[in-house]
Amino acid sequence: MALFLTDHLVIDKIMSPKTKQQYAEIRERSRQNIEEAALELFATRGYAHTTVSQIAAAAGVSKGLLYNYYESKEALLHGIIMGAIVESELWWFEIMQQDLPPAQQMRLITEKSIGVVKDNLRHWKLMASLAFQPDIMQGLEMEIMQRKQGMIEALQQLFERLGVEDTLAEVFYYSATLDGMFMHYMNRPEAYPIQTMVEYLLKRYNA
Amino acid sequence: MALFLTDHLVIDKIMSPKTKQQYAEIRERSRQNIEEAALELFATRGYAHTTVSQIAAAAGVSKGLLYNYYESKEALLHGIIMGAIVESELWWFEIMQQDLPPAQQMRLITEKSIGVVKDNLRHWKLMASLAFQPDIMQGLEMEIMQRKQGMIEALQQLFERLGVEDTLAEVFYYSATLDGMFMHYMNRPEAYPIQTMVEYLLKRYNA
Amino acid sequence: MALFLTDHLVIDKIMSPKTKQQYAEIRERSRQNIEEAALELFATRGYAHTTVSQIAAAAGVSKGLLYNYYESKEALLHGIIMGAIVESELWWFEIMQQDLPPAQQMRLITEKSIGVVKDNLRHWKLMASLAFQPDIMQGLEMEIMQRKQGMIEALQQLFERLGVEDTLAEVFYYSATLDGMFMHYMNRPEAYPIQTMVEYLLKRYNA
Amino acid sequence: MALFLTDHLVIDKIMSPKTKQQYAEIRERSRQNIEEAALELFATRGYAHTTVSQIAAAAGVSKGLLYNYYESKEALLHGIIMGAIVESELWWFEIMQQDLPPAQQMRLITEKSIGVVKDNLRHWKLMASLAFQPDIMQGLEMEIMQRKQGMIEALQQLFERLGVEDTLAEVFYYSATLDGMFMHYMNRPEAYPIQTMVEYLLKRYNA
DNA sequence: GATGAATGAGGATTCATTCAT
DNA sequence: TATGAATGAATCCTCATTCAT
Repeated sequence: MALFLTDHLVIDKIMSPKTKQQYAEIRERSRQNIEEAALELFATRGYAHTTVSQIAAAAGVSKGLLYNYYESKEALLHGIIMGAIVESELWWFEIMQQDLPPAQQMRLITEKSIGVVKDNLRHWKLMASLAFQPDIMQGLEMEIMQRKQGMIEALQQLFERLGVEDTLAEVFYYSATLDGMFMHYMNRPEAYPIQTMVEYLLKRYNA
Repeated sequence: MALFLTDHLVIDKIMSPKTKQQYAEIRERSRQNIEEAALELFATRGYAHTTVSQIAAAAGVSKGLLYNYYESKEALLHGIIMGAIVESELWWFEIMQQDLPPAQQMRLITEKSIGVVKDNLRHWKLMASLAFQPDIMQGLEMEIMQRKQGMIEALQQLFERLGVEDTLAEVFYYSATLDGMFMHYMNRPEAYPIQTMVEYLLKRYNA
Repeated sequence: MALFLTDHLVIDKIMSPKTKQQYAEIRERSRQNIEEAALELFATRGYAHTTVSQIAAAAGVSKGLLYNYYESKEALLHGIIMGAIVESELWWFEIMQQDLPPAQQMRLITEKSIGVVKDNLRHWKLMASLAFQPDIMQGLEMEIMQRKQGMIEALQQLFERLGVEDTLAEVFYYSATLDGMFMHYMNRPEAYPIQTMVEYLLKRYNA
Repeated sequence: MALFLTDHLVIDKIMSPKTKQQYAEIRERSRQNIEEAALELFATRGYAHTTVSQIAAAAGVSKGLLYNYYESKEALLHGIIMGAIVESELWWFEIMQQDLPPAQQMRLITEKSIGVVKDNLRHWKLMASLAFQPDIMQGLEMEIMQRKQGMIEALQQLFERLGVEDTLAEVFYYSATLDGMFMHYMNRPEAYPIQTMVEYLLKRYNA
């Protein structure tokens, strides 16, 4: 009888059973691993050319586990994309909500944008490639558009403070130019004078 | 004398069912069909999601014939891409080589660019999506870069005539802005005020 | 103490559906199935005329599984060939390393060779057919030649003990004759007097 | 009217119409071309890996013409094989029917065999590879066996004259040994001491 | 006799996903 | 939670053969 009393201890020792929180941490870490591995692979080989097996191997988990966390390869991609967007919004709105002179804010938000792209080049290359693949973006468009709307409005307010007349048109111009620069920079990061280009853009706003 | 007019018929009948030229024409027509069908499908469904069977069916030919003309699905894509690039260069350089006041030339080349994108929206959406898929562009990068070089130099000369100081930087700025506008326009053609945007850009050059 | 005997069960249940060893066994069994089915089919229909689907069906597995184990149809063939060679070497060298009078050893190794061919006729027919298909043997030639070298040397030692002068030439003669007999025997097993033929050959060595 | 009278002359000039004999010569030459090209390709790449297109290209004719001459790829192969066999029989029986001392005849026929294999190595490699591919040889086996029968009988008579007791067994032994030597020689022509080997064999008959 | 465009059935291979344990 | 063997539909590609001219 006595032996059975210690069962749970033995199991403890073997399984090292986790508290709820520990499990949550494990989950979180596994998801991180998987998303990072997937991002790396998607960015370098392309989404279509990356297999789930490769992702699982790179993340150090089994294929089965991957499907515990994500419904499908596409769901994993969507997770990565939305994660990137949410993360971007965090710092973006944080800057936009600071109480600063408009020109300074303009410079700040623009330079921060560049810094982020520079620091996560593969990341953003992937985002760019996906933006033009409608088959893949299906189902995300609505949410992305809504989130963009918030950024547009915030930018409009900034342009208003800068004395711009047609603030919406200016948002269009500003973001087209910035995105165009990013595109070119991402294509040849070692050769593109992104810093100079940004100065060209900021001069428009005396920032 | 008149007899000789029918020589080729006689030869046809005896030597060969069709002359070389006839064969060449047949080939050319088939290639046209295939490339057009493929372009349409690639642009709407994406390259990865388009099957060779679909292309063949859409072109009204057999799968086998497609492989008579193109080594692989990827070779077909490359054919389409290079075809589009070559075609673009035709009108682009044609305008650039005209003898016009620089501001007018600036406006002409810019508006023509927009017109072309507008008129071949699917086409250019595809090109944009591919530009960011390194796995697909492999093998074309060299040739594309070389062709770009020619355009850069021509643009530099135009900016020189416009009195711009750093002509290379201006080429970078101009093309980033234009490409950014195209990107946004292609994403939401019905909503993007491409015409206004271009005026914003041209104002920079008093064009 | 006794509790620890069940440790692996606990671990099984929690950590993993099957132990590494169980997986290894499953893999081994599947590979066996596949190789046997493939050998049978290759031998009867020929390599080129056997489809991967047929092999999978005959082995009772899916096509996909086959490609989990072998990179390609050709890799499967190579696996079978090398397996056969390795297996042959086992008994061959086992006999050659016995401490026996040379004439008796000669008889033993020769008769065993015949026995093996007789017992695995299809097997060896396939090997014979492949030996002359350079396109198929590519990549195996080096390894096979190296293995042959070991057999040649062992045979030379045996001929030395038999008092043969030019041992290398004798190896060539002996193996040519034996192989020739096998060829003919395999072509018409029911009609070829393989036993008599071997006696003819052995008489040469008074074995 | 008069014009039509010269039609045939014009046509003459253009078509250079051929006499029956000329046509036959053209046919013969084309067939030669095709068979030679096919033999070369079959021998180096293997039958299965050689395409009809490759053969046609190598022979300098169109695929269509090839099918004018041969019903199928397999029929072409059969044509080559039977051609080789018939040609072999020519010289073989020619020697065997000479009125010579048996030992000399033995040497003659054996050395000629070697010479032929040496001079048409690719040719005979192909024959060897095919001999073990039952799927390919189907339909030829009967004819080949019949022809072999004639050779066996001729050899038996020679062995009889040489004083051999069991002439049939000797035929088996002789041909197995010779074929085995050929096999090995064909595998490594540069390394195999075929001449020495033949002397070993001929010594058996004091030839 | 001669051509080569066109066909399409057939085959190798890939890979997202499932599931028993 | 975790594993990886197993599946099979999907897809690219090949190539012997036909046929209109």
